[in-house]
Amino acid sequence: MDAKAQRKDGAEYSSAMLLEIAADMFRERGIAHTTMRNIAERAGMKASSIYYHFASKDAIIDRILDRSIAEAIERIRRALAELPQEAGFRVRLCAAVTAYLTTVNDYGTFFAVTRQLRSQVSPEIAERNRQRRIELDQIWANLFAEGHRAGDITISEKNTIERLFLLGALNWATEWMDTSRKSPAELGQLATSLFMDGIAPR
Amino acid sequence: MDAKAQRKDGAEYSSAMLLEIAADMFRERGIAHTTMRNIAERAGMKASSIYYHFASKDAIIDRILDRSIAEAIERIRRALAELPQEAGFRVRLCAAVTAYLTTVNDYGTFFAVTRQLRSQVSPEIAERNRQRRIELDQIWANLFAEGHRAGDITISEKNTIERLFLLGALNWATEWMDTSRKSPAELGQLATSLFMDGIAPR
DNA sequence: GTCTATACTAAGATAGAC
DNA sequence: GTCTATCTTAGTATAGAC
Repeated sequence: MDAKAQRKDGAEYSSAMLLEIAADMFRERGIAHTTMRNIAERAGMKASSIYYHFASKDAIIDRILDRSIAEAIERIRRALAELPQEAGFRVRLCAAVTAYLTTVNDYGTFFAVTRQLRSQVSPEIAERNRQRRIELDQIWANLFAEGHRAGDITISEKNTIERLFLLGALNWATEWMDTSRKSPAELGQLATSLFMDGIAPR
Repeated sequence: MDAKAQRKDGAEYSSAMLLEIAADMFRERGIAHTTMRNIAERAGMKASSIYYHFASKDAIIDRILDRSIAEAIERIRRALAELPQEAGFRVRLCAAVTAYLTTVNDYGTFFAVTRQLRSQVSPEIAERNRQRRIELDQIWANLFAEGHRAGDITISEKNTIERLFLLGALNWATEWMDTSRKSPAELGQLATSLFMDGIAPR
């Protein structure tokens, strides 16, 4: 392996590390309160060096944002695909919720926020992000539509508000979730039975 | 009314207006993305003039934060107090949820956030805010404890996680709530029946 | 009470050496 | 690839006139 290849590996390693660090800090203290110098410090380098890897702070934000949404989609899809064909709605919902909670735990919730996020970014990237969001929403909509058809749930076919409440509850979990006390799997089960059965005695 | 009194009225009016504007902008675009110049512009004055009314941006944040929590507490208390003595848990929960949603709609949710909010502030103010938060949490805890004692709900006496999911769902509503489509009262009823009965057929 | 002018600071970003 | 040094911009905040 020659010097050039090593340098290239170093670049890939540094880029990946910077993304990890930035994602962590964004989750911990928010994007606005995370500076390039903060990220650089934790990475053990100077802020200017980051610009060798990324064109701007916005570029970093976009990379992480996009990756987070993609990750949520991927994890939910995989969790659902792993289930046996005959799995009912409750099981499928629990799998999806748990996968989603895991992503929220790893990346925080900023990937689900639109309003606060106005990084001035190229139209292509904005559009790609919009598409990803729609894709994620579609997964949930389909899941509920299936459940509706199978008669496993009572809500209307157009289940928007119920879905918004459920996803909101999951999104907010980033504020209090402590995986050392309850694993995402445990929380996912709790959320599922809460959402399915409520808290009133049957 | 002499000139001095008028000046005083003007000051009170301006202060109140600035708080309203700041609260709106914080909700719309987030605290970090709202500058003193932004606030001043919407208020029709120069940024430096704000400092006649408030010592700093942090002072504004704290005023709004404190007022928002106080408002949530006040509205829930009043909504519960207005109910007939014999009102059951479901009715009481619905009243509290609706009151809370109204506050979320008016002030956004940043009043419920801790992690992102690190305005370096005097210990006294920080402590006062902490107390208010505890007070708000206590109201919910009591409500659920009552419901538990009356046998109206199935969850354990220590109902922390269920409460966190419910409040999370309500907090997140600030991201999508559109009162021109559904009023807080309608949404409150929907959230209540969702939380009480779930979506599975009985 | 609000203005103009300006000080101060911190952040994002670039240039060029090594 | 990362450094030092520096530019530029934008934000909070102050001083003093009116």
